[in-house]
Amino acid sequence: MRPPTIRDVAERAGVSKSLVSLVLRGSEQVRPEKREAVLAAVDELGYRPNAAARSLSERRTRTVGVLLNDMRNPWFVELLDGLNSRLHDNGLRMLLADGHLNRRLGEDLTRTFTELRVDGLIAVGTLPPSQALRSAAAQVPTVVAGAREPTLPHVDVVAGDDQSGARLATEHLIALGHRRIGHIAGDGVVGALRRRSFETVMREHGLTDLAAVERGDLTEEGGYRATVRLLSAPERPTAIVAFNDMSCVGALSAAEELGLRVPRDLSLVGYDNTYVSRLRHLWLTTVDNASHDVGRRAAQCLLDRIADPTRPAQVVLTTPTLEIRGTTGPPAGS
Amino acid sequence: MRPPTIRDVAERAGVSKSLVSLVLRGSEQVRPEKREAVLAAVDELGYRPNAAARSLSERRTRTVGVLLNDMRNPWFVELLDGLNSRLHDNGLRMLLADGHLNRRLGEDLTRTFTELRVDGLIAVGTLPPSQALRSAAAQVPTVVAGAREPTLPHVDVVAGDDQSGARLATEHLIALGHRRIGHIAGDGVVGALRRRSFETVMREHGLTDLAAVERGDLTEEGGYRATVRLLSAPERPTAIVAFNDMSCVGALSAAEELGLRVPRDLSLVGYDNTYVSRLRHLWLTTVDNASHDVGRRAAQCLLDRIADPTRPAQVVLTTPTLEIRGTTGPPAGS
DNA sequence: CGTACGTTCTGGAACGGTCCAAAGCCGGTC
DNA sequence: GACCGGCTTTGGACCGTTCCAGAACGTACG
Repeated sequence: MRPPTIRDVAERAGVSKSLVSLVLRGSEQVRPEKREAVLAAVDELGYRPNAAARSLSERRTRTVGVLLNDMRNPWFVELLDGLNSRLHDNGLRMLLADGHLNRRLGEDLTRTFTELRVDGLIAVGTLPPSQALRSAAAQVPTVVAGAREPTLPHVDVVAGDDQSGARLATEHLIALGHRRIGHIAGDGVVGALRRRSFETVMREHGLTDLAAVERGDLTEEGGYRATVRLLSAPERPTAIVAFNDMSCVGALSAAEELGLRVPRDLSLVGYDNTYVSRLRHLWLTTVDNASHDVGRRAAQCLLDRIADPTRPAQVVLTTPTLEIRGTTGPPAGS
Repeated sequence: MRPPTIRDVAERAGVSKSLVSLVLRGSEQVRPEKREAVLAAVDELGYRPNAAARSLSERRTRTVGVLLNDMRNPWFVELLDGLNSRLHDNGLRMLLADGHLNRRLGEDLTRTFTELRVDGLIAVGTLPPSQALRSAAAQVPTVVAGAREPTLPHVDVVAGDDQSGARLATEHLIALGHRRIGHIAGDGVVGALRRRSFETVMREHGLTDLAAVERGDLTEEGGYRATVRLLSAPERPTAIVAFNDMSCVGALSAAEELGLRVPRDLSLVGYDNTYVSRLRHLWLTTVDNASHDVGRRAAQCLLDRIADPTRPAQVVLTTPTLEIRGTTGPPAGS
């Protein structure tokens, strides 16, 4: 038994399929009694429009594809929430695909999305550079959210202002009295921006020589190892600015393992204000990127770009704030 | 400029659209030179089949819809991974929708999926009971994964064996020498199963009177509050079996706040073996549900059910294991 | 040489919607 | 009564595929 089609509804209501279509799309030009007959028929048959048929005919899918870099890293949840709300308000649905899950399968997600003929594409987080994304972005309106790359001709970028975020974190520590400060660096453009900002602030305060940087890799493990390296220097830093919350948690573990109390012996600042940072037992001081807002704005950007695909690419940065919790305090000596 | 269609490819290759279709679907009945001509044309034009047109004609979408209860709770990630790999092997793509994100928008996710005419539906985790899901399940092959409800006529259930999981946790604590043990209970059938199993094991060891149960709500906050209640009893428990990792983290915070050392003064067992439990700084002893396996089996179930939609519903349970980490040890007195 | 039979290839009918030009209906005007 | 114009309604073309019946083209055989 196949699901009812618009023709079944039309027959039942005693009208033409065109009229059913009009009613379903909310036309004013329909006499009330016919409208009700149609709606009654829809109800009785449990009719649901077929999205494939509709989009074939309309030449659009009212669907945007969202590419996630890795679900295991929880920073994107708020962003998605913001995205979703704004897209939903404009009658668009969201399809999710996780790059990490699929990379190991060697599947190209953008391929799926182009076959689906999504109306737009949102890349959330830093994705591995790929030719596929380049060419997809050339065909369908695309926005990068919560990351700074790739930078492509007609692709907008919406993200937190990493420079001012890292500045907030670093200045907070300096204001508390820290002088010798370490940084766990991340990958890509975002990593470079936060790192450079950290270094700039240190320089502004004449602390260049007291700044130490070790490379992490966005994971807890990476943060842990970077911290061990930072803390094994002859003069250990009294505070660390971590690239993100996950690596900050790694730092927390390293500190604990080395017998350091946080924040008494070591202050830590994370980045992203993920729910992990909000876990009472961790309670990380962290930089909040206003991810929900980033998501909403990214959605708006996409809507604008769908309306005018050729407009110049723009970069929208949100202003981060510092969320002070339990992992920062004045250094032991002060 | 519209994306090329199969007719464009046919024209360019100097064949009929039917032949192009044959080539693209991998027919053997095509002479090599024509095949190559077609493939070359596909390549030059950058042709991608239109999924909507295809599914309209084939009457299937090669897509399954996945309903998540809440992205903020990380237990499902492994499960999705398992799901995805098996579905992918069978040429099915996965569409994700998060119940939590959409509930606040008041949108009915199953509606989107039925309009999309997905070939199958997978409900991941305990979803709020809804008439929509009932009726969707009546129309399209459906499997519940990582939860035990709803139980519907032709809906399979694939999940960890909560009874034996809670038993593992409880017996582990008893074997360590704990006698007075608390439980943070969860919601729904899963919550009831784990709770009953906890109580059964306690009874088997003659510890009924030393068992205490407080209701949590699956979140850290709920776990925290339940633990405060458990620990404010005149005789506090020396160990707690938490419903899940998140509430276990809440318990950890509560213990810390009350000045108890874990595991010296209080042992804790979580549930789900999420990446949160693996964070070094938390390092929770937890029950592993073999989520990846649950995902794979759920996918297999769905495939079987798509092949034969009327077969009787089955319940598949995986055997959990205990992951012993840092939050359990012998009680202080022993 | 005509016929039968594989192997390849093709035209056209679905699939289930949207959209548009045109038709039907109505009361009001001249 | 013919004509007009606004409001409703309709038939049919179209969207880009798949699928099927049958055409075209060998090749082998009697």
